[in-house]
Amino acid sequence: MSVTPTRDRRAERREATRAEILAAATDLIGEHGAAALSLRDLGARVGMRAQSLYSYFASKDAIYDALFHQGSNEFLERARAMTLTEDPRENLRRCTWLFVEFCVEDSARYQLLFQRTIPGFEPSPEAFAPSIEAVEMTRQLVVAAGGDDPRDLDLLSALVTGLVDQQISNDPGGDRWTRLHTEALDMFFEHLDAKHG
Amino acid sequence: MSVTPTRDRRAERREATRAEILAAATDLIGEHGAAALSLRDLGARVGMRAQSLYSYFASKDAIYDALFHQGSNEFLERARAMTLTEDPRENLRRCTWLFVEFCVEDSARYQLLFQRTIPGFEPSPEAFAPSIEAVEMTRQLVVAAGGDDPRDLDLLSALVTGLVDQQISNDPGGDRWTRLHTEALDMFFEHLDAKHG
DNA sequence: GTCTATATTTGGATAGAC
DNA sequence: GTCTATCCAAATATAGAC
Repeated sequence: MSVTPTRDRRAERREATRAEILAAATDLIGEHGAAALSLRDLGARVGMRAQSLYSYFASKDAIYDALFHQGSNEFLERARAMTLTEDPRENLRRCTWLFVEFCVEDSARYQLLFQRTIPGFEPSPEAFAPSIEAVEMTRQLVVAAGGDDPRDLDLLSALVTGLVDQQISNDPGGDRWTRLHTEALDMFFEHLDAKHG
Repeated sequence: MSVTPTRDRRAERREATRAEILAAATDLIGEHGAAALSLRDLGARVGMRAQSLYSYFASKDAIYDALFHQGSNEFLERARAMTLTEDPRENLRRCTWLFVEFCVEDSARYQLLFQRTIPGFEPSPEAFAPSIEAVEMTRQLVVAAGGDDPRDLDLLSALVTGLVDQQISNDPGGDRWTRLHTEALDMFFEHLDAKHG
């Protein structure tokens, strides 16, 4: 009589290879920019021909999409794992700092997720879903910190992504802008107080 | 006896064609993104083969470089043409608004000038010079507005580019973030006052 | 599942005729 | 100054052998 195994070793191996390919892709776009990924280089990096990658991903865009999903999921998980305090403003400080660290630690991922500079690539709804949830989490933190006006979230998001953007573009590897994070949030909170009394 | 003409019609024509090529390149990167410019398309747009472009520019990067120079010059000229008032904060408001308009009116140019997302392209020092001068002008406006700390300029630049970045990435063609410009600058000024007394 | 072989397209760039 | 012809390299993608 045949016995059904509880583990599917073939599927496991396949998933492991997929993960290996994505890790190599992450390395490559870190080296040459998100828009410069080529399947030849990627195949070479994992020890196969470019054509063999099609056994794992349907297209180059499918690889970008998987990276996008991975990236937006990664941030969402970090945000969820964040320890919350009783001070709502401290929570917002921590969450935005998490975001700043997440972005500057991997600028190619930032480019992929937030700058949308890859010609022709649009993330699928599934890949995008975690980002939406993370924004919703942030929105609630902003409300708890006294920012009930929707404009407040937009202003904060501009402020924080501005720090990240300037850091990556004009002082890569440094901290000229990221070190302004605390001051920036204090400025934002002062503004909320002045605005809503 | 030979007469020396005061105008060089050949040089004029050449310069006009160069300008025409750059204008077409601007159109193309506006349509497909800055990283997706191809010489074939560009040639077709101006009615010549791709190879003929080499009579006008030494390489593709030379075209990017000319566009970069044109772009940074354009902003510098607009900033210089700005009418100054006696209120230093009003001046800073106007100058940053000039910048916001400049960026959102042509997002491909923004990508070229500030996001540096074109694989392998680095602007030449000559092309970059106007940008440096524009930053210096802004720095002086920030100082006049009460931001004597170098961190103040960095904070402001993050705030303004953040508005632009979010606008272009998340609401292209709209005004969800640019309309926050006045509020953002008020927030910044409140902060300067709270900081320096 | 990975390979070779190949199709197809597209890119940047050079040589030389006119 | 523009063209044809061509080169060379690289890209994505497919077909079929093993």
